Amino acid sequence: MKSKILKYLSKYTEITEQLENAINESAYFKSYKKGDILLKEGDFSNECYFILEGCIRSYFIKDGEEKTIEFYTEKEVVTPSNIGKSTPSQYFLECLEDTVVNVGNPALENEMYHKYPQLESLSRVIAEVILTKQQESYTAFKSSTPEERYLQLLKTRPNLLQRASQHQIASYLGIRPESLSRIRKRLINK
Amino acid sequence: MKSKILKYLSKYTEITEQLENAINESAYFKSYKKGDILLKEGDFSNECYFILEGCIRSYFIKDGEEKTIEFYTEKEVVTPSNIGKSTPSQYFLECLEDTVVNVGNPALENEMYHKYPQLESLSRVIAEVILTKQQESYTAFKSSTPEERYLQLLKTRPNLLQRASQHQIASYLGIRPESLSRIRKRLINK
DNA sequence: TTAACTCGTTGACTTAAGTTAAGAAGTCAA
DNA sequence: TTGACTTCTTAACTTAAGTCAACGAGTTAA
Repeated sequence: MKSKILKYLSKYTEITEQLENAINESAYFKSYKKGDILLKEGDFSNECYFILEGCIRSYFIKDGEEKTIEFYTEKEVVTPSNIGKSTPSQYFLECLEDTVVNVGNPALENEMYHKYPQLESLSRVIAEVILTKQQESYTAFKSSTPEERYLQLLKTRPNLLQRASQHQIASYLGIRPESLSRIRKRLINK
Repeated sequence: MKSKILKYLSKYTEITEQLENAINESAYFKSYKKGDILLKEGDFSNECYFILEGCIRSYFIKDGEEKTIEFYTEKEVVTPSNIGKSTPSQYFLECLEDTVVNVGNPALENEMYHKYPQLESLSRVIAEVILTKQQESYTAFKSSTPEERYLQLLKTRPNLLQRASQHQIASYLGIRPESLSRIRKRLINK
């Protein structure tokens, strides 16, 4: 399992033996069952997660409805936005499937950053890469119709449609479940 | 002018005297006129900008139309997503007003990071903060109607409406200029 | 001084998403 | 096994955004 993280990190930089040992030593895993809630609205958070297996969904509640923010799957990092802060979470994290994660926490990370400056450099690079991807995805969303967004999702993350329910996908696409159902019907008849 | 950058950075960490000197020494400014293009689609980029005065708009062209990605104003950082890479830019950067910026480049930054690891740590923190803000803004966009988005913009960045034209604002909100005009009319009559 | 543009607005019409309600199929637990 | 849920679909209707076209006001350039 450990090797998955190293493989992920090695996409961005060369991993020295020393760093590899450090990461392996500090590795800490957790397993969750489908439906488990990792974080609730109002909770404080002191953990982030690297997903080894499974799927996590972030969502919040508006007008009594769950609005899906993001789906995270294997080899993705979930960082609660209030991690290490004294502010309550605005959203929930839920496992859509049985999920195995590597758990990190700010104290350990800061210690590691101090010991291995290379690791902090890596974190900066990864944060910047994720930021760029996020910007691109936001931009594409803005300039697309709901139908185009759905087609884009089909193309880029087809397995999400097996892993999440349609009303979760719909709110992720910024539309109502009925509209998604109609879009699917429309596309079949094309 | 230099003090603006230091003030910006000091929101995130304590600036040592040594670091202050380094930043002041490496500071490099440029001035642009309204309408100047800093980056074109297809260009390579080797510069990022901290805005001291003025306003920069990023946009791309889709179906022959300019789609505004983002507006950047005083005390914000503009980092072309292809900076330091050998990939061409997907978008344009244009000054909406006469603009004064502090210019950075990857080579200098890496040198600075090497000399002052504290600075790289700072960059990581800032990248993470911007990432969180971006996520929040993306999420709010998804779960809002065009009218709600416009009202939100009015509330959070009212001066943008003076600085950018309505069709630029419209594409930033993901709608057509005619729709923005109607939304404004609707709101006046409320 | 025109002529050509851009910008914002408006109107008429089309299209599709939102809303409300209902029903069929599947799941789960008492 | 039954009853309570959830999920997805469908239908009828409402609402608002997209499209296309036109117009006035302001700007720019020949």
